[in-house]
Amino acid sequence: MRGMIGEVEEILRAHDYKMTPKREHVLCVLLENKKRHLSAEEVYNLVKQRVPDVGLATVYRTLELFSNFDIIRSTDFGDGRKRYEFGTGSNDGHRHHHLICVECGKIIEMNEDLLEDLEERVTSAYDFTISDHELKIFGKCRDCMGQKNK
Amino acid sequence: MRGMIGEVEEILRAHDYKMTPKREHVLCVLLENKKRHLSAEEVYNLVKQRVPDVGLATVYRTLELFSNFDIIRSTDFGDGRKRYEFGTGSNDGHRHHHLICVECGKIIEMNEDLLEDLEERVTSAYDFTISDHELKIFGKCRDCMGQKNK
DNA sequence: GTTCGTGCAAAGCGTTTGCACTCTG
DNA sequence: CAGAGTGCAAACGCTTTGCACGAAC
Repeated sequence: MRGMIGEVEEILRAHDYKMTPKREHVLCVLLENKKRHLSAEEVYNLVKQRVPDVGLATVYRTLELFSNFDIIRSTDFGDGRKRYEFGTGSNDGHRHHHLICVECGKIIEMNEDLLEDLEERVTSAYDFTISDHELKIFGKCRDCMGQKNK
Repeated sequence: MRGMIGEVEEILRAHDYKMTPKREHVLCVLLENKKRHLSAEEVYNLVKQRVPDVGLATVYRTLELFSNFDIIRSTDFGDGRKRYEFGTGSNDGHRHHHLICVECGKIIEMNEDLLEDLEERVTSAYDFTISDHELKIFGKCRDCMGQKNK
């Protein structure tokens, strides 16, 4: 994980940005919460626990910065706010989908390359050069289905 | 298309809502622009051309109303505002996906049931009961690719 | 000593809501 | 005249921005 920070530092430096302590904290919070899909405010609160004098604007600016370099990716799961997570690398980062439970809001991650043949079809049928795709599946998770049946 | 209005009127009436003239105009605008994906404000402007005394709030309320009954569906294509289009019926309305050109913003519609076997896999692998899904594919359309190559 | 990063507060923007008016039945 | 529908303007929630201060090279 130290390595990850160095890696990001490289990317930033390559674009004339610095890895400041606050940016590092934002990164750490994201790294330590890989499983969750934090909103900007949630990131802010977690960073604030370690660095009380951080500002919300800085968090937004940092998230924006990381987004621009595909270090993280933002998605709106339907609650009107952006949520951030690591892009799992800029090459294969786009094959990454979510199951969203409409009952409890849980988000289950799903890595699935089944869309590859769909991609091929689309490319030829529509003359469309795909750079990324995003699949959200809505429904009910096991737990919430269980409750329904009791 | 007259039939469509009657149909919607039925749905509304069944839930104790009325098909007022303004709601009808909103519906008409949506019907006449099926191919486009209008934002609330765009709908508002188009309705205003016919009924100058309409309010933006009414448009929002109407769109919300139609959404609730799955008459229309809203999607965010990444520009931070909701865009509305007809759900093609409440049964099969969810098999409806989009190609979004990141260059010119064009949205190409794509009806594709290739995700069905993916659905089956997900259902069994994750114990997840799917009610809907949404697939957005980002890339460059033919026109924009052409420009790039010239 | 520039330049970049930052905190704070204000502004922005799409959307929602409170309230009073209006229209319909 | 009761109740739903509506216009207007204010409020809202998330995000962005302007500005002045502060840190780093």
